[in-house]
Amino acid sequence: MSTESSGQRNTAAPRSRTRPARKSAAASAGTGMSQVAERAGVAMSSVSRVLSGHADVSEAMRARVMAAVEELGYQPNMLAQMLRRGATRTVGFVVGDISNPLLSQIALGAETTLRASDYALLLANSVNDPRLDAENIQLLHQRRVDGFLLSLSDETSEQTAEAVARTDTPTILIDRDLPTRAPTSAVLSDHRAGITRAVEHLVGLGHERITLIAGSPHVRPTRERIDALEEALEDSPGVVAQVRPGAFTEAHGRAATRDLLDGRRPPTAIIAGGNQILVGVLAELAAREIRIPHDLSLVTCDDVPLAQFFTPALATIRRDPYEMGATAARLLLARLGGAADEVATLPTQFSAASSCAPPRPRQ
Amino acid sequence: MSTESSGQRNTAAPRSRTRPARKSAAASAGTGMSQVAERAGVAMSSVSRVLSGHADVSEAMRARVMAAVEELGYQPNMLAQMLRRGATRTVGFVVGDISNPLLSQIALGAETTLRASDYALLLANSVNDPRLDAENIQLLHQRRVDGFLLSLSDETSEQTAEAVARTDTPTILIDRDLPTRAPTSAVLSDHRAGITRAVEHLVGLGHERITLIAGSPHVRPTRERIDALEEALEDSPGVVAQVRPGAFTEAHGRAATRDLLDGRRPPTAIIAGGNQILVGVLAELAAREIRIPHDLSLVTCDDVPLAQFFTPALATIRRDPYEMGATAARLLLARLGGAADEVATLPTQFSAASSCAPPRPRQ
DNA sequence: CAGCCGACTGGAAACCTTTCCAGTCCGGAA
DNA sequence: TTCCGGACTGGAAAGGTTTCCAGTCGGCTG
Repeated sequence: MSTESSGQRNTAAPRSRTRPARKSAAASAGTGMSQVAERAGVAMSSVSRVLSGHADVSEAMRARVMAAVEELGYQPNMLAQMLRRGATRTVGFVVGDISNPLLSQIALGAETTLRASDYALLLANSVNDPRLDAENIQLLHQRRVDGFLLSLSDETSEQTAEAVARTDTPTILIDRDLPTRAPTSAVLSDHRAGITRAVEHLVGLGHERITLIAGSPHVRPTRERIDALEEALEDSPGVVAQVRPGAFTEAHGRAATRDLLDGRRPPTAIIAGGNQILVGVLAELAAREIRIPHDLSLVTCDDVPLAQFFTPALATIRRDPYEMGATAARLLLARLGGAADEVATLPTQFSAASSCAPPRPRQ
Repeated sequence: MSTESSGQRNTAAPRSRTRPARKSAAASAGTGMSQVAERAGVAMSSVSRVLSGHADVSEAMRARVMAAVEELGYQPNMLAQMLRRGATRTVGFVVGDISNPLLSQIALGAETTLRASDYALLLANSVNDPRLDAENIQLLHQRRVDGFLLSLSDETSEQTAEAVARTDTPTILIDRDLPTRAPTSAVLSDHRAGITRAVEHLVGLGHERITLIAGSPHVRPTRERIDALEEALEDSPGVVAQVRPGAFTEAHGRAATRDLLDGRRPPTAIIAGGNQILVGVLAELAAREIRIPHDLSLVTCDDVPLAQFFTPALATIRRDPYEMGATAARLLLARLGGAADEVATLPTQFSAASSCAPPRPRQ
C-alpha cells in the first residue's frame, strides 16, 4: 500500500475585509423591552406580561404591544431572562469522547429530544481524563446549566463525585453508577442480558475458555459485563472465564489479545468489549493470521456501520445508543419538570453470526 | 444469522427520594458580590476590580477581598457577567449530524481547542434539514453565542444565508461555501487534490469508466469532488466520468450502485463519496457477489476505523477531521480576538490499496 | 347606594455584575 | 506652602428582564 501525499496546507487571503454595514434600524441590536413599552405607550411590565403569555392581559393591550414588537423587530434578550429567571434552559453534557460513535449517537438522541423542549446542549469532552470530568462539571455548573447528562470517564473518582454533589443540579447518568447516596436518575444498558446470551451461545458451541477483553474497569459497562460473564459460567463447571479489563482503546485490545494468545492456555473465544477494542483485537489476529471462527470465535459489543461487511459476519451484542440519549434527555426533562429521580434500563440484543463456531478440538 | 432478544425495557424505582440537605452555609447559592463586599467592608466595585485583575488595586485590598471570597466560597454569577459584558464566551456549532464520525471528530477538535480558551460549545443538530440549519442559527443567535462554527446541510438555502447574515456574528464555515459577499472565515479540505491523485491512479491502472457516487450536491465537498473528477479526466480523452450526486446516505449509495450496474455501460471503478455511501455501495456489491478489485475497483472518502480490516484493503482519500475542527476553532478565536477573516485549506491524502486493480478486459 | 371583587395596568425592586465618574489622600515639584 | 497628579476607593448607573405590590375602574351584590 503506497501513500501519495497531495494538497498543500496553507491559509489563504481573506475573502473580504470590510464589515457589512450595520443592519437596518429595525434590528434587534439595542432594542430593549423599554423601547417597545415606549413605542406602545405602556409600561414595561405590561410588555413582559404580553410576551410571557400572562393571563391578565386585555386584547387591546396584547394588540398594541405585539404591534410595537413587530415594528421594532424586538427580540427578548435571553441573557437577561436567564439572569432574572435563574434558569438557562441549557443542559450540560459531559462525555469522555464525543468522537466515539456510541457517544455521538447518544448525543444526537439527547440533543434532538432536548431541543424539542427548547433546551440547548452544552458539550464538554473529558478526553477520558477523570480530572477533566470533574473540571467540566464545575465549569458547566458555573455556566448555570439547568441539568447534567453525564457519561463519565471514571465513576470512582472522588473529585467527580464531589463535583456532582456540589452542583445540586438534576443529573442523569448515562450507563454509569455513582457510588453516592444522593438521588440520581440514570439510563442504563442491560449488559448482563447481552453477555449472558452470548456466553450461552458460546458454551452451547462447546467453548471452554472464554475471554472478555473489556474497557476501563472504572465504568459500569465493564463491571456489568465482567460480572455477567462470571455469573453465566457458574453453572458450567468445565468452562473457564478470563477477563482483561483495561481501557477502551485499540492499544489495549491489541495488547490483551497478544498477551492471551501468548499465554499457556489461550482462549477459544474472545468477547471484545467495545468498538476500539475490537480494532485492536482484529489487528492482532490478522497479524498472526488467526482465522475466525476456525481458530478462534469472536463476539463484539456495540457495533459500527462497517462491521457488517467484516468476513466472517461478527456476532454482536447491540444496543440502541440514540434511544439511550433520547431516554436520558426525557428523564432529565421529567426531573426538571419536578418529577422524582428514576432509573431506566434499556435492553441489549445478542446477534449470533458466523464469527462463532465450535472450537477446534484440543491439540 | 439468528437474533435472540434479551433484556427488558422498563423504568425501575427511584434510588432515593430525599433531597440532600442544603449544602453547608458557605455554598455559592445566594452569595453575591455584595455579600463579599460587605464581609470585606469594601465597595462592590472594589471586589469586582480585585476579581477581574484590574491594575488599580492595593495589596491590602486584594488580600481582604480574597479572604472574604474564600470564607464565603463566592463564585461569580456568569449570567450576570455575560449580561453586563455582552459576551457569553460560548460558540454555537451547527452540524448536519453529530453522529457522523467525521463530524464528531471535528466537534472534538473544536471543543478541545475552544475550551483551552475558556469557550464552551453549544451543539445543535440539523439532521440534514436545511430549515433546521437556519432555525438553529437563529436559536443560537438568540442565546447570544459569540461565534459560529457551521457545517451546514445545504449551503444553497436562502433562509440559511439570511440567517447567517442577520446574526452579524463571527462565523467559520467548515468545508462549506456560502454564496454571499459577507466576509466569512472557513476551513476547507483540498478535495480536488485527493480526487486528482485517486483518478490518476485509476487511469494509470487502465480504467476507462470512473464513477463518483457523491453526497448532497448542495455542499462544497460534493461539488469540489465532481469538478475535480471531470477536470482530471480532461486530459484523458478515452476515459469517461460518471457522477451520481444524491445524499450522504447508505440508501443513496446502494441505489446509485444498483442503477450503475444495471446500466448499459457499468463503471470499472467507483469512488464512494463518504462513509455512509460506502456502506450502501458495499451492500449492493455484496448482494451481487461482485468481487473487488477483480470485477470493480473501489476508492472511498473519509475512512472509518474498521475499514482497515475490509478485504481487500480499501483505497482511501483521507483527511484529518480533528485538525479541521481545531483549525476552525483557532480561526474563530482569532476573529473573536479582532483578526480579519481568513480561509484555511487543509490537505487530503490518497492511499492506494488493493481495492484498486486494472479493470477486467472488455467482454 | 355602599362595598367589594375581579380585571387590568403601572411603578419599582430585584437579579448580579461591570464600569464610569468623582472623590480622598499623599508625595513630590515649584 | 501650594498645587498637581497618581494611586486607590466608593457610589451609582447600566445592562434587560420578571414579578411583586399597589392602584384604578367597572360591575355586581347586598
